Amino acid sequence: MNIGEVAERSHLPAKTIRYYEEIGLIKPPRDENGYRRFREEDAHSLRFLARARSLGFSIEDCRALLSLYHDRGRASADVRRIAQEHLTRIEAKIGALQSMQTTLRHLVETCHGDNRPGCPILDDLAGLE
Amino acid sequence: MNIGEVAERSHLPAKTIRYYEEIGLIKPPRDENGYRRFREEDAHSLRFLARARSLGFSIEDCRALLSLYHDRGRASADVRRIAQEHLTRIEAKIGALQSMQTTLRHLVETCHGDNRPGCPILDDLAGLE
DNA sequence: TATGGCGCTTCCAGTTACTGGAAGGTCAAG
DNA sequence: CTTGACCTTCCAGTAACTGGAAGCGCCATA
Repeated sequence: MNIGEVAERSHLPAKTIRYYEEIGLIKPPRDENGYRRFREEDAHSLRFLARARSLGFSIEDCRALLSLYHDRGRASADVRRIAQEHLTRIEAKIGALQSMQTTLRHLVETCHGDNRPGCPILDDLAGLE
Repeated sequence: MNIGEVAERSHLPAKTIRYYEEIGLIKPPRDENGYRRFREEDAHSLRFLARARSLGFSIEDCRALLSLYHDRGRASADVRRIAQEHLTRIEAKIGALQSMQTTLRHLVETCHGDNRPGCPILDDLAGLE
């Protein structure tokens, strides 16, 4: 199948698929006219990648996971480690965002938001609490 | 003061401060030897920027906020709008991360993580749930 | 057969917010 | 006078695409 079809099937933009080929995540053969010809195997890898990316794995994580998937004798311990580290990063990020959220919520609530002078948000940013 | 001192005072790396000058967030004058000379005003702006960045505001948001701060007659409504929009983005991001977290936690928990073949994480990514 | 239009190709540039490193000038201390 | 810390500029790289231009390929219709 051509790139348009596999794009639709994997829910990835064609641009992204070309990019994944460029960085070596997939290696579809070419037809005589130069078009990429995607086999079922490629479509499968792309769906795998789309799912892993949607879970926030980095491209390098995806590369490792895909290779572990293609290796038979999949070393489940490696997969688990990658996922666990990723989970830890996600949790840290959530924590950081929640702390921003708390501060911002407070600031937005105390800002009257009209044209009277003085703004608690700017005062906070300026270090004038 | 020189860049080293203002870097220490604002808790921003010197590299970042040069970058902020390059993109026009601050405009410190130069000494005869070409060194940047930071006035109190510049140090203040840098602390403002450091705080706003630590709250996750984008550089362009920071630019707007700084300009609203320097404008007397600070239009508090604009500030509030920027902060509110930012808060909304943060909340969306938290939601997305939490959904990843839930899925990953489940996957990590069900993965035995030894060398037995078969791995629920890879199976999920491959779409074989 | 011409042509229109979509799909495919490559290549280049831009995005965000820095960060690292090289090559070299300045300054104060010993 | 040298050493070392501090400053300068410039170039390149990061992550993961995304947009756009220029130019073929292919199919259908007039």
